[in-house]
Amino acid sequence: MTKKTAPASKRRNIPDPTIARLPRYLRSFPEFVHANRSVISSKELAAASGINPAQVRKDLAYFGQFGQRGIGYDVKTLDAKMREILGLHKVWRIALVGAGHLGTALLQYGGFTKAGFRIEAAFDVDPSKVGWELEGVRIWATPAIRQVVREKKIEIGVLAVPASQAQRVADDLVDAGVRAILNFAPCILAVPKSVLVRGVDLASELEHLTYFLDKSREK
Amino acid sequence: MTKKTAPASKRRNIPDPTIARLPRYLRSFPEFVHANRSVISSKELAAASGINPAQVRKDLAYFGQFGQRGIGYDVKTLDAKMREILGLHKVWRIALVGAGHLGTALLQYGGFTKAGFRIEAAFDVDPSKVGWELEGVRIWATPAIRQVVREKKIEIGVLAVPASQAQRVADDLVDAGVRAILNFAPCILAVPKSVLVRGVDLASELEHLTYFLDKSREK
DNA sequence: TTCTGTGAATTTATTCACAGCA
DNA sequence: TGCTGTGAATAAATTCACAGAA
Repeated sequence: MTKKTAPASKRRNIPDPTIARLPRYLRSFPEFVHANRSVISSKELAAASGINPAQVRKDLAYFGQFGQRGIGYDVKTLDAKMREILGLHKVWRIALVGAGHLGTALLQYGGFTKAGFRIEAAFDVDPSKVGWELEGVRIWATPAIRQVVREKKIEIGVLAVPASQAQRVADDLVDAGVRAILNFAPCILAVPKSVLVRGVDLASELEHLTYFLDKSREK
Repeated sequence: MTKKTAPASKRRNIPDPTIARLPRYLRSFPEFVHANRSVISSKELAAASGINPAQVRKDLAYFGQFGQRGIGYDVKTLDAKMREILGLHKVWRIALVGAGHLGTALLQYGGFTKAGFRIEAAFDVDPSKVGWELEGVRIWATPAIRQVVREKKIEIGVLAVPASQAQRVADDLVDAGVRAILNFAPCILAVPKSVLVRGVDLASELEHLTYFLDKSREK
């Protein structure tokens, strides 16, 4: 039953696109479970996630030999392995800064709790929100970031504030010991190299679409 | 003053990563304008957007010769060119499906109107929301999608609904003639090849971060 | 000189194609 | 036979390095 895991020497330098695809695989498993498919082929997994089958096999093989030749991959095993690889075997403590509509949407978003994330505290500048709870999460005043993040040993900060405030908040989060930031503000954050940042820019995504829409009109 | 634009023959097959970087460049221009810098070098633009200078030059050169050797790039010209390339010279008509917190956040998000997007209609299943306006946008019942999208000649659909409803809504949008969809639901949509889809999955972004956080702990 | 634009070199990612195992 | 795992081939993206214009 126990499957080989790739040795540490081999596990290095996994391509970033591979990492980015793992969540996609993860998201397609429930569909197979629901259809009572306990074993699936790379072809099926590929079809379900819109990726080339060879790519799927290569991606998975970076982390070990999870499949059985001639048979396929055990969905449950694969699901567990993917979660482990993505670091989802532990619960990550998150601070949400900005309890506006976007922040509230993130608090409500079931995907987080399910996937092993716990929003430990929320912060907002609006005094009328401070002290209240939203989805069971206490809202603090923004200046409390340093203290609360430190006390609760929060590891990841999620920024749902206007761009004008983003850098200042990021500085506080970094100062309080956060190791990664997910930034929804449309700006580039300056942080120490040891802190990871991923930006999600909603307008950029639309602009990417309009590039192709406009281009296809030309033809 | 008029600069050469790359001939159509040369403009083909622009790498996708290049397209994805254009919005980043676009976002850094106001900073230069604010600092009264009318001309900038690829090095400065690179620093401001966290990209290699050679990459910046190559990206820009795909679309024509916008710079002046020995001098740099005129910020205003570059801004106008980037917008044109991304198709932002026209106003794109958008339908927002799902007027919950995420939907409301998108309606409030100033970046859209500023960048040349207009949300023409919003849709929600909640009868208590239907008929009202949110940020000046009328909310319709979900079954009205086909009619309203067609009438208003809406080109892009933004999905801010639960994953369980996403495919059904996408079908309606496609049926009503939408040419692109921005999907915030954590699922993969099946649409005709002629329709563009971009997915923004909030949990995936966090999972990407935790992969690296967990990995760095190992060392 | 400075800084762009761009071929060439390099690095990285994807896809092919098949050996090897169930 | 069917399907994985993987080296080899291919394709794509990035970076180098320098010719050429201001």
